[in-house]
Amino acid sequence: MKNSTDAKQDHAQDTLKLDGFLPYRLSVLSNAVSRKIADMYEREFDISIWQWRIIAVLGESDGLTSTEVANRTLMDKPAVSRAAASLTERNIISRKSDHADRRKADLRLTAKGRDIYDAIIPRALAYERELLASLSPEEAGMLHGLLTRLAHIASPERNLWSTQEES
Amino acid sequence: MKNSTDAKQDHAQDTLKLDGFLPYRLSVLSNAVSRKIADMYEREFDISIWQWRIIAVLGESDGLTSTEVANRTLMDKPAVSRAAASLTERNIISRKSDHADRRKADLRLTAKGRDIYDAIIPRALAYERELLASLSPEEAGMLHGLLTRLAHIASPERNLWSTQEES
DNA sequence: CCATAATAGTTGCATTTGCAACTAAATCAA
DNA sequence: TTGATTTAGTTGCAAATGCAACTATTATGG
Repeated sequence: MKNSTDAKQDHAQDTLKLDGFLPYRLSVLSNAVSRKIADMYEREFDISIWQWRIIAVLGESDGLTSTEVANRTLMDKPAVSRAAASLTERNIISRKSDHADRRKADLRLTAKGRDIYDAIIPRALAYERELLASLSPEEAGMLHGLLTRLAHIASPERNLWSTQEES
Repeated sequence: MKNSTDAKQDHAQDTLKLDGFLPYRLSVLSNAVSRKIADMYEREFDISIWQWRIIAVLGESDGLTSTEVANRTLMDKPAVSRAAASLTERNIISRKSDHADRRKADLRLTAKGRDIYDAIIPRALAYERELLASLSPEEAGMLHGLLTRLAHIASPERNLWSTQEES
């Protein structure tokens, strides 16, 4: 049936069709998806992807330091610093520096930030549903699992995302 | 354990965990994979990802114009132009302008380019195999098919890659 | 023919990105 | 103490990207 599996067979030797090369496919697909969803964030909320990631994790659990945000979003520290500065300026998040350790500062959503979060979430989920619409629930679960396994191999040192229970 | 789940319960429907959000997962995985393989190209062959893409398609079918390369690699024309210029300078590809239509020029691998191609291919395939090592052949085929379907949805206008029988 | 439009490819530029180097604060070791 | 180290976060900068505008050449319509 699936002739794609056959296709896999023949380049098992030492031929490479760029089209079938997994890193290329991931890159192209991820780019297309990112572009599309970033356009939505940008157009409707004037929020960049990095800003969105910060808002997303603060929406999940409020009151994180920059470093915690960086870990959860896999952004680097400068990226968090700049995106957070811009969000602070726009009064979307607030930063309250820690009295005990004055190097740290807690970031959290302001009321305005929460509004934005609440407005974006349904859009983001709708887009994800749209993407997954052609997949059965089993297939979606399979995809999820496969991506997780690839992530473990691609980056064993860092846990790209927490699939298994973390403490 | 996770006490955040309690807080989440009340609107369990429209909740988004960044970790489980498909666009995020694709982006993170693709980044990790790209970074890792780009390091290899760079370190061992002093070739960027874009340069590699050009070499890869010219290795598949020699004698393409910039525009054809751009279409097959999903790079934009300026990117092809610059990467090709650099490869030409390093004598990895040659450009021969078309007599009939002097706007066009055919790009093809030089002998040196072919050597590089032949040297990279096994490394690229080895990395792909490493990635796929934890997947059964059926799972790999499944992954292939799922990514293809997602690509159709993410970018229906453009055929991200030619999955349906060509040739 | 000539003016206009289309196509191939290049150049320029503003933004984004990734990384290194830096400041400030806290911790550790003597 | 106090000097060295580690940690949190910021700043600076070089390189990568993406897009628009441009040049050169070919095609088209009256």
